[in-house]
Amino acid sequence: MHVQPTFITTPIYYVNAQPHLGHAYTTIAADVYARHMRQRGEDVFFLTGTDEHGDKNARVAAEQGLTPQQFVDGSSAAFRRMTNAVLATQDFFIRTTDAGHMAFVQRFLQTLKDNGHVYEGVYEGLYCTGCEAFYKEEDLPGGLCPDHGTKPEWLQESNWFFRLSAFQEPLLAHYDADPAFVRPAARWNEARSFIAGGLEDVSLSRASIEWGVPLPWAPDQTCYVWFDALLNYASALTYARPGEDLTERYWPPRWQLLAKDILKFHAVIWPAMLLAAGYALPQRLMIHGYLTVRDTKMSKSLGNVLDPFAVIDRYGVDALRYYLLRDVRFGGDGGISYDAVHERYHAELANDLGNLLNRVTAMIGKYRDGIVPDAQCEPGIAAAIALASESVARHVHALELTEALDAAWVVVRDLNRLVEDRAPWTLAKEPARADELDTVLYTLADGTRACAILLAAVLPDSAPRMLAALGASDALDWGQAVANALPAGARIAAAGPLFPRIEEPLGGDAN
RNA sequence: GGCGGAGUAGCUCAGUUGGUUAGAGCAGCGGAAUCAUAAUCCGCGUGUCGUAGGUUCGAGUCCUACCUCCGCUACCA
Repeated sequence: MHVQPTFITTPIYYVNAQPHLGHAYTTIAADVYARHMRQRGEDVFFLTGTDEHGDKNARVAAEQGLTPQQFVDGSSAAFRRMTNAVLATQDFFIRTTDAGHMAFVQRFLQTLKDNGHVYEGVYEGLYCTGCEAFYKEEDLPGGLCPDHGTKPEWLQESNWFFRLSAFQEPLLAHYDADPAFVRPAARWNEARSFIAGGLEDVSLSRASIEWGVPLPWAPDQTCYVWFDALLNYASALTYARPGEDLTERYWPPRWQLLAKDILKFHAVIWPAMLLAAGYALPQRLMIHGYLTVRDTKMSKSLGNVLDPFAVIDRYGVDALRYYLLRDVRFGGDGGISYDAVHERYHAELANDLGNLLNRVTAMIGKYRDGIVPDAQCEPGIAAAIALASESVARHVHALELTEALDAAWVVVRDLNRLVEDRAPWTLAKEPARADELDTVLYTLADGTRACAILLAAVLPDSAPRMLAALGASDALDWGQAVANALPAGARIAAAGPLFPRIEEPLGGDAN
């Protein structure tokens, strides 16, 4: 098989806030893609991490009596714990305070300048000394700073600017040449019309902020945090493996995942930066929607967070991963709730899938002493597996993760239906039909095994347990996503419910 | 204001390039079965497809206007 390099990224998370479900959501989606592609034998590099510069962090650190570095060390660790908790398999966890990243940012900025895309200019606006930040007039109710209640002053600051305007035409050309550059199509539209509406140059430095990467030619200024942050996608490859530059191997990213609130930075400024420095553009940007609770955007300040750690504690990590991808069509907005987690967990994971494994292993235990009989998978189920394998692969490749789950679930339903249609308990009473029973039992065991392969990227905790219960190989490669891969004579080793029923739902007020 | 989305069964949503009786899951009602985590399987939906027009042999699917909700409208990230 031809091994393809596959580079996939999540945004790096701004450490000013605590990790919440929104962060976990993007990370899980990217991880499903990465795991799936590894199953397919591709050479995957999955990148996530934290964005740590900027004035906000410096101020919060000061409030807590910490140095900025101490503060971001602690916050970044919290994000790394979240990443681990959802079983993400990133190949590198980048921090923008890494020396390797900061050195790359400086080199990159110097390249932009050498290429003639950077000039010195004046940024002016309303400036609040308390916030140490510029504001737009419409963001100041009553003309006063919302945080400090003071009147901002009109300030001018000398800054270095990135000639974004020069890339309007090249960006439009790229968009028109590749209508799939940004997915879903509605976001492509949104980004393209923004570009077509005219691009202004943007300042890429700050004179008043110290917590950042100094400009190489003007160390009194620091790199604007968004430039700093976006560059992580490229910088990581240069130093993730000491002594090795992975850029040649993995650049450009096949998929970059992000939520729609940061579309403009990724779909306009980021590609312009890459063009300016002579980099190939990412192949695809996937813009997913918001998870909403009672029609309100998920956000901690609104106090309506659905706590990913609580879901993991109560239902298990696979339940969280499954739920998020199943209940909200990936790419769109969708409502979530603890009640819905509870329902999906029981109706689909426990009743459909967990119970399937349980009844299949129980019957093989009862009718064949726990030994998988020597038989062939029934053609109908074999065909369903083949169809699902193709369909799941196609959908995951396009990051249509909800559709991929649907495609895999068809087999789960088919197998439950097969149990009813063939009624093994009846066959078991008729010794003359032993061959028939062998075929049914083998089909059920083999089909359930195939489901584990199909779902392994979403259910990394449960899939290996399914395989173990069926006495199957623990290999997860996509070549196993076919019928008749379970060896006859395999010994069943059932071990309790895969997804035990949960009496008490989470929530209360959050529902 | 401008640009862009969305409005489809009680709920959550699918509905490619316009074409047979508009679909799925959940919930609800009825039934079957008993291997299983009381799980499973089968059957049951006349919905003014936001409103009013228009184009067409034919529109949820294209056009116009309007109503409602939402996002973006650039340097906190």
